[in-house]
Formats: sequence, structure tokens, C-alpha cells
Amino acid sequence: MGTQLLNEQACYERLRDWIIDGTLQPNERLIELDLVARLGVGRATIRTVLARLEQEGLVVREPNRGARVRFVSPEEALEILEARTAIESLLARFAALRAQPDELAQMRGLLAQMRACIEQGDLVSYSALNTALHRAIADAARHRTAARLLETLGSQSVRYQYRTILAPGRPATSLAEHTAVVEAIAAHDPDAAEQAMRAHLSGVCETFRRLKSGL
Amino acid sequence: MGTQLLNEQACYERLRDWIIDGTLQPNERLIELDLVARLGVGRATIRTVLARLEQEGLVVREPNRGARVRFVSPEEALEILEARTAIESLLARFAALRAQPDELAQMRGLLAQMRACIEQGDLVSYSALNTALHRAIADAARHRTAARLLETLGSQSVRYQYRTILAPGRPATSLAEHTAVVEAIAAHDPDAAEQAMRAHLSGVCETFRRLKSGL
DNA sequence: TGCGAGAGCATTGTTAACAATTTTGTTGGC
DNA sequence: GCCAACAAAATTGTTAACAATGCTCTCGCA
Repeated sequence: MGTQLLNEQACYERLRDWIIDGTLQPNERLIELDLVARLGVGRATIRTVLARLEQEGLVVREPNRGARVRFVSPEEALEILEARTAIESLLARFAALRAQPDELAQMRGLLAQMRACIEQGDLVSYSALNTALHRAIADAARHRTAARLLETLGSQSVRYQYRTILAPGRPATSLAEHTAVVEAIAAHDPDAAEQAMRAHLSGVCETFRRLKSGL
Repeated sequence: MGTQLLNEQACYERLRDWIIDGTLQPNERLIELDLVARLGVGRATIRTVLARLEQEGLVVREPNRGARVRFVSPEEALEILEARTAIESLLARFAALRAQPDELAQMRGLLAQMRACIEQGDLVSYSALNTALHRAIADAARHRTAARLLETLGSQSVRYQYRTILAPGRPATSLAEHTAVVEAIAAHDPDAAEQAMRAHLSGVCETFRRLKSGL
């Protein structure tokens, strides 16, 4: 954790990253003077950054009691997945309407890499590629409002993102579902793309529900 | 505009209201010392509040150039409507699964009032009831994540909310669509409820698109 | 007239100190 | 040993002053 001099935006991004990557753990107290020392900014800056992160759902602040990293319960994680389903289906629809050839090529490239990961059993890389593919679809949709909603949702639930792919039989199913989504987008068929994305994420939701109750 | 002493939260809500109700107009500069004088808080408080409002999409801040009320273009308003369609369809689905009898009674009551408004040509009251009904459905869904997304979307687009109902023939259509949504929820049919809500808001989107191009 | 340099003003950004609050630790009585 | 009352420490909340930045308007010059 470096001690460089940062402006508010950089400080915000840094802190955000620390929460997302787990450097700062859920429920961990965020003490202003600590962060001041770690980030090399004034306390006022830290305060506005914490306020922003609260608005984004990554931090909880209580008056006179300071801030902590928000803990997202499995129940909330499921809600987030459900909301993601709604938003990403919309994005898939728009991607089918607006995707450019180079964007389609990129999606297909990601799919190919994902296939290779499955064959080699490399689920960690698969998960990263999964994220990249979803992002590629969101970008192709050119729908900033939906993309923005999705981004805030995603940052809240990273902690749970690895879970579902570990379910037995899930990797192969997941790959097939992603392929269907990309094919529908490539065919510029908005209804099919929306439906395929909905089917995919509903599958993820269902898997997550089973994992959750099985804990 | 009172000059009372407020804490951060109250200050945030006050400023938010001023933006939503148009007391502060789109693109209007938000000068920290002005707000300090009007709200009776320190500049630091104003600053964190502005940061929060930016994160919420109501304000735009540029480094060293201050904050202004974010102007939502008609194009963005359409995007917001599209995103609302996705979220509210989800909420309608959950409302169908989870609505309690008293909540259903409330929805029917609102529908009856809406019908009366249409008959009397009172579109202003109709619009308010419309908002109330959508909120009642969101509450019945018990889906905090989706509700939170919807709330931020709603606050950004209030400026455009009256427009669509003014289109010729819209009021009657709108009432029929709302009735269908409530009936599906009352029947505890999630698929029908989701579909009905989607149909309703797609109609709103389509009307808005026409109004927009007709400007 | 048109236009760049520079002074002055308005506003934002940053820092430090102080006040208020909560939390922690300690003492004394039972 | 346990609990209440109190004191001390840690932390957050607030304020004021100062620094830096961007904007505006004038002045000098072609």
C-alpha cells in the first residue's frame, strides 16, 4: 500500500479497489486518520471519498461512529444477481442492435479463450474472461445509463463471483449459454439476445440459490 | 429557502429536493458559499454532499471548476426509461410473488382513483397517482436492491415525467396497462406481471420516442 | 478594432486546529 | 467477581484560515 500523493479521484479509485480486491475486508472499520496516512491526502478528501463510496454501496457510514466496509450478505448477493439479470438482458438486447463487427470479433475471441480454459480446467482464468465478455457486451450496447447501474452492482458482489462456476457441471453449461448470447448478438436478433442473456443469468441465480441453501 | 442548522443527511436531502423539484435548475452552478449560506452548514459538509449527489447522478463536478446541476438530455431520459423498464419488470415479478392482501387492496384503491382522474381529465393528479402506484408495486416486491436502483433512476428523470401522459390517447391506454399489471400481481402470476409491466413501460418508451422526435 | 498580457476577483482545494462524541480503561463499592 | 461512575483516549465533526486555480476585465499595442 503506497504512500503517494493523490487527488480525490485517484484516492477514490484506490480505496474502491482495496474494497473490491479484499485488501479491506467486509465490516472492517475505515478510520480516517489511517486512510490519510496510507493515501497521503487530507482528512477532508477522505471524508468526501467515504461519502461517495457509501452512495455507491461499498461503505456504510454511521453518524459519529465512522465508516466500515459494507458486508454484502448472500441474500443481498442474490438480489444483486437478480438485478444484474434485468440490466444485462437489456444490454444484450442493445448490443444485438448496435454491435460493430470488431466488437463481435472480440466477443468471439473471448469465447474461444473461455473454451480453452474449460478444456484445461482453468476456472480462475475462465472467471476473468467471463467478466471481460460481459463487459464487452455492455460496451457494445452503448447504453451508458444501464452500464453505470451494472458497474455499481458488479462492484458490490465481486466477493461472490467465483462461487457459482464451481458448481458441478456449471462450466460447460455456462460456456454454452455464453455462446448462445454471442451468437444472438452476432445475428443482430435483439429478442434472442435478451432471452439468451436472461436464460444465462437465471441459471447463475438458480445455481447460487442452491449453493446458498446448501451452506 | 430556510436558513436552519442542518446535519449532513438533512442537508443532502434538502439539496436533493431542490434539484428534483426544480428550485435548482439543470446546468445551474452550485457555488459552495451560496449553499453554505442557504443551508447553514460548513463548507466541508456541502462538499461531501455535492460528492454524494454526483455519485447519484444529480450533480456534475469538474475539478477546480465546481459543481452544477446535471442536465439530463432527452436521449438520456429515454435511456433512463429503458433501464426503468428492466428494473420495474423485475419488481412486478417479485410483487406477484410476495404482495400481501393489504398491499393489493392499496394498489386497487390507487387504480380506482386513477380511473376517476382520467374521467375528470385531471392529468396532474393522475401523474402523482401513477408514481404512487409504481412505488406501491416496488414496496410489495420487497427487493431492496432493485428498489434502490429505481430510486436513483427516478430522481434523475422527474423533469420528463409529465410528458408522455399528455400524448393523445395515452391516458386511457395507460390506465388499461396499469390495470393489467395489478391484476397479474393480484393473481400471483409472476410471468404475467413482469410481461404486463414490460408492455406498459415499453409503451411509455415508445410514446416518449415519438414525442422526442416530434420536437 | 482586435487581441494577448497581466492584475484582480471569485471560487475551489487543502491544511491545521479545535469541539463534540463515542469508545476504552480504571476505580471503588457491593 | 460484577457493575456503575468516572476519567482518558481515540475518533469523528466543524470551523477558520490560507493556497491554488480559473475567470473576467482592463490596458497596451498593432
